[in-house]
Amino acid sequence: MKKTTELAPKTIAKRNDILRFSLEVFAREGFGNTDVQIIADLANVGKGTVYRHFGNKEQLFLATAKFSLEQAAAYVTKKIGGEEQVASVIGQHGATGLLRMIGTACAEYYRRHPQAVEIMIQERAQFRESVFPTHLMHREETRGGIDDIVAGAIKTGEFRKVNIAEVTTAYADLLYGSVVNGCLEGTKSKLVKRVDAALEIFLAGLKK
Amino acid sequence: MKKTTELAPKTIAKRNDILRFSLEVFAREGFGNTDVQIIADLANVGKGTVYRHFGNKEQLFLATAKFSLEQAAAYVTKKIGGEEQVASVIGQHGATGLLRMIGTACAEYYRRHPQAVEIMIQERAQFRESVFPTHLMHREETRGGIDDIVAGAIKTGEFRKVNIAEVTTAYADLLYGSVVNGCLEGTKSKLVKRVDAALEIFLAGLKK
Amino acid sequence: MKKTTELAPKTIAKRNDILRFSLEVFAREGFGNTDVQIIADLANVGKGTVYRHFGNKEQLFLATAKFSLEQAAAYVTKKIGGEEQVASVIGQHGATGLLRMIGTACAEYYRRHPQAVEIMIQERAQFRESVFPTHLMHREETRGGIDDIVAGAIKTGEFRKVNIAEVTTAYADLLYGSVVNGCLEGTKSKLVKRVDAALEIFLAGLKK
Amino acid sequence: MKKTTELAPKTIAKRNDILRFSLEVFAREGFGNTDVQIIADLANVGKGTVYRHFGNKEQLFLATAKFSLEQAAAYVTKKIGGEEQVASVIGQHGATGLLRMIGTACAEYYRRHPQAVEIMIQERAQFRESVFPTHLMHREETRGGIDDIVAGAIKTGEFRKVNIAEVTTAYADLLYGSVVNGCLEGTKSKLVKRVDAALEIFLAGLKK
DNA sequence: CATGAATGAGTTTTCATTCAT
DNA sequence: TATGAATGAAAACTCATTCAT
Repeated sequence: MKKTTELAPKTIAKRNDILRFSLEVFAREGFGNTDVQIIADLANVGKGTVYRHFGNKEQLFLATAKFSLEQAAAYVTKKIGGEEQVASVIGQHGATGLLRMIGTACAEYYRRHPQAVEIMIQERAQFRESVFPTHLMHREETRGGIDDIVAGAIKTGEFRKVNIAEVTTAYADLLYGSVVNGCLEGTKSKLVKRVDAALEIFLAGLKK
Repeated sequence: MKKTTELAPKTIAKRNDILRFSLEVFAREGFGNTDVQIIADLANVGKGTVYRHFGNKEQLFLATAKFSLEQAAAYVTKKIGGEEQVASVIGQHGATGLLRMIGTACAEYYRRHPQAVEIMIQERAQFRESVFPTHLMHREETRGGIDDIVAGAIKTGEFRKVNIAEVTTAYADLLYGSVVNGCLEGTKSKLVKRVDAALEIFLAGLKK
Repeated sequence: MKKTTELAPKTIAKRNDILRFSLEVFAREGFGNTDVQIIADLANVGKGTVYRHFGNKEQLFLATAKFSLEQAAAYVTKKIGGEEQVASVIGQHGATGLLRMIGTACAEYYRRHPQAVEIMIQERAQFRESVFPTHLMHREETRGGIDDIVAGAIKTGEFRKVNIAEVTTAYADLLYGSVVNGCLEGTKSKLVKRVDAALEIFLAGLKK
Repeated sequence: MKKTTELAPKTIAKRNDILRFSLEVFAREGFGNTDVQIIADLANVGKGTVYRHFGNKEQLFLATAKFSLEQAAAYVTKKIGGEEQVASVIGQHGATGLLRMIGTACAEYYRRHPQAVEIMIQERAQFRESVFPTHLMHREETRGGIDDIVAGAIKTGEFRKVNIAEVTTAYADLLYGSVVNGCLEGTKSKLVKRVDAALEIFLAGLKK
């Protein structure tokens, strides 16, 4: 009969409710212009409740950013599939195919959830922290990790001998730049194409 | 008898003073956390003066961003040199060499002026406007233009046949991603290397 | 679960507190010279509370003016009495007596509450709206209405045949002029006499 | 060759220029919302010039009010004519005719110059001073004065025996009330009629 | 004298955070 | 626990007034 820090189901539901609206409002208004009251109203809770759950506005935002990131990661993970599928993709299309697929998955997600991009930018602007794609990629590591993919490709001779860390970093930077600029430029609709085109060149540069 | 857009020498000096401190404070504190009074104090002028010059906080920020961009552009332009020099570089190192050089120049500038990166991010966050590298590149166009460089390289057979616009976009995105992430990750010192490494791969992907 | 226009007892009390001091300060300082902070301090609430209740300074003022008017109307209404009493007065003293009585009641009220006059003037000056005496009279209409009184007096032959609307307007204008000028001239003490004297002439002009 | 406080012709012209625009702006915006800069701009002088001429904003306003009043008085005076004409009017139409004529003249002026009404109200609101119609009437005194007119009418038997001061006050109050309410109610066009109707009743009340 | 750039005191308004209920 | 009224610190912005040129 533990009365520990267990999480009551209703509590969790409320928390997620709040985060959902938090995401929406922070993305729309920006951190500075967001009134916590609005979020509370949308989530149909008192402002005090929001504060009890998250402590303060900054922590609410950070939780929101984490929440947003998790959703993106979940999408990509699901899209890419489990280890077997990853192995299968590499078998058929090589590391190139896999990396392209990951990029496309990211692009798809952000095209459909531009709010997530806004959140990333707000996070940077307010907290100059945690590089998003790193996060995303870190998630991906659980299923191979970009580093591993690159390392494998070098071993198989698909890629020329390059510094693995540099490649991973560059890959993430390219993804980040394409998504951020592409998404906010008002060309969301062409986001996937933009990322594809960029990766096509980049990945060609890794070929032997 | 109202004066037109005459430019009093002292006025301009004061204006630039304000912008210099503006840049510093906005970069350090972020747009939302900046108190215009602080800027006025640093610039040794009354708050009213700041407002008379720039109208309001947002316009002050935008003027600051423009100011920052111009400085970056000036640096790169100077670094790359005039048309002759550009031609010379292309002759010796190809378009690849030139694009790498531009990237390096950008990286150098932003490593030494990380404030400029902060401003870019703040601008995005507050105004979701004007993609910086595009701007920067647009400047560069006056001395060749990325498009022209790429087009030339395709003609000479240095680059394979690719969609020029896509290349330019990808190039700018990669630069943007590398600079922003590299700079704010606290690895400023390695910024040039990061950009170089990324461009090395990217440009290799354009080779025939 | 937002509350509708429920009326919390304490809330109303606080609201009226604020209005009372609002009236005092606005009357003493004028709209432009009033600092909302002063009102908040006097009412013993935070400035934010004032703003939560009334939105902004203008609305606070308007609410104050309404409040002031209601008090004046309540005074006059009470003084004149119900329909029976009105009928009785007309029976004994004619419409002349009733109109004189209303004028006197107004004068009495404003002599004792010169703040109400100030508020009227401030309202005019700032918002050029809502003619006060009309308002006041409109209230009075509920118990006969000046128009009705005049109409009745014409029917009974007490008044000569005149344009009813013109009479009502002139009556209100005379009252307004006497109260405003009398009150602010520093001759408050003689306000009742001033109104009486003016009405004596005016009403004589209506006799057959 | 006196270099005394003589008033240079140009200086006077400038002063009047300023007052003219002052009147316009104060009437349109109200005292509190008027920016002296606007007046200076319209008058095509530096702000400093305005201040050198009038000292400060309040004095500028007061000078404006005086200016406005003088214009009104000049109009009425001209309309009524000199002493001979006054005597002639009294001979033909009695004091009643003259007082009605004065009222009409006022009404005409204010209908055509509603700004003057605004100024009166602003003056009251900001300075709670100098009752306008008194001023106007005081001017009129130079040509007979309301008091004299009334006194004369009593002597000739045109008016019944009334307290002269009270009549004058009531007359001015009625005028004030009619003009102010009539003018700002948006019924400017009917202002003359409104005043006429009111005076008709009022003056009838003075008849023997 | 004329000017208008510079100033900073003074106000309005917002909103994160608290806490009594 | 949940709430939302109350708070007041914090900032943006204005504009009367001054004074160096």
